[in-house]
Amino acid sequence: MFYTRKCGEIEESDFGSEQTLCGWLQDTRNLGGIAFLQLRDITGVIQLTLLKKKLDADDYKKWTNINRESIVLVRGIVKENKEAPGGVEMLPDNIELLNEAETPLPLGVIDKIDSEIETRLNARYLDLRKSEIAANFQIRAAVSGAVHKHLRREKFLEVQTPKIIASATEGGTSLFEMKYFDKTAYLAQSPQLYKQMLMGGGLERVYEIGPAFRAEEHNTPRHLNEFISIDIEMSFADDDVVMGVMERLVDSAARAVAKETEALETLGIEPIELELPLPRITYDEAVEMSNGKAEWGEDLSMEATREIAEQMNGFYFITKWPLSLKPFYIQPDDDPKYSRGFDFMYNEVEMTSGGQRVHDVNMLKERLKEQGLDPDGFNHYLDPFRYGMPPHAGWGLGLDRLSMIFAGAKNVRECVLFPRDRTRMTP
RNA sequence: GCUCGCGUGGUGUAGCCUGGCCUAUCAUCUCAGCCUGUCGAGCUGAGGACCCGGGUUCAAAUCCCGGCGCGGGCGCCA
Repeated sequence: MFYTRKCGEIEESDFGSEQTLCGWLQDTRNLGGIAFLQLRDITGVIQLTLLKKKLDADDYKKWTNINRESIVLVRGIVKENKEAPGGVEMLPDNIELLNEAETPLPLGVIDKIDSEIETRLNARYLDLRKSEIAANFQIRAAVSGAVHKHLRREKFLEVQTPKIIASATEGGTSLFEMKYFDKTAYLAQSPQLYKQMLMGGGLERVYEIGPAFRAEEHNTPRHLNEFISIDIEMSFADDDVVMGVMERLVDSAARAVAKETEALETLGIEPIELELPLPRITYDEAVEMSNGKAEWGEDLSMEATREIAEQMNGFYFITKWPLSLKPFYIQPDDDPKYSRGFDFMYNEVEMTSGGQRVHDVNMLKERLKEQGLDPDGFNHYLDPFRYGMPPHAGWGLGLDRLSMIFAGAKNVRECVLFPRDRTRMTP
């Protein structure tokens, strides 16, 4: 290891001892006879205090002229000092320049001027050095970790399904087309049909956290063309049961985020607390609540959802959607005008769509035809339904969006390291 | 897919409507210098920009057309 202590982890018992630190030299304030440098690593910032008369003149000059954001290794005595930021400083005997940063920087890490997200994403490696940016990813990791832990606790088996698929299965959104040797293949928009095959495979409870791709040319703060989807599928369960899994999962995630006190403080936000069960409104009620902004039988527009969000405030479910608005694999309700499909919302943002699935092969063929699809093209998908398919339900939840909510971010890109949107393929 | 808008130093902006006083504002930044307790350090000096092409005009950062790049809203969705 290059260092003996991290910048933000100097203990009282270290005072008076010699330590070695490494990190990024973020700032130099040369007052003439005394200079203050700020050394940063992932744990925090420590002040290095240089006294001109106690140092070799060349060293003083050299060390106070290092370009900011250069990598240095510093050795010296650490001590308590009430005048220093954080109450701790180091008096370096030696500063070794491990790797000098070029100047000017593509964006200022500690500048008072904020850069635009475009500039920031182009230089993400610099952007991430800001604690308030990195904090988003701490939150995201807490969410992702809690999701794995929770679903395993509820006996879900983690699976991975292919992302290269042969045909445009679900319909609806457009897929990215790609070359697969001398054939055409597509990038999967969702693991939906594979999850269902696994129900036919008798695994009963599965989950997958993986990428999904959608070739839609949208340009909004909450859409990406590559996103991470948390998907579950559960046998012998209906829509109501998987909504229960959903709310317990989100509650677990919320509790995990609440423990990230440092990240939350950096972001200046309060943790979100949930009270289970989360509210459930039917589609009919939602239309009612939209104050005339929605028409029955139509998808809820952004305008309508905003209206509803004002009355719901936070997480909630919209259940019993009209069957005509849901994909072919969603089970009709007792009244076939409705379905057992639901959406999970956070205010006006759709987080999840899910529902009970059709498990009867004949009904599935009917539903395909109703939606103008040819059942013959779906044989690989339909086969598992012929030899013992249990009733099952499931959903897909956007990890990026969930992280965005918990991090209090206004743009999903804030919570995705290297987002892929309409125009961006790099870095 | 529809629609609205934007493009000025490394970064973030003012100026554009109402063309000339723009040798282009301010901040940050970079460089040089002064300063022994900075903590948004201060002070002095210097450096650096009108997306590209065409047009209108005596005159274009400013008006018009085209291109390129980008953003927002809607649709669709996670």
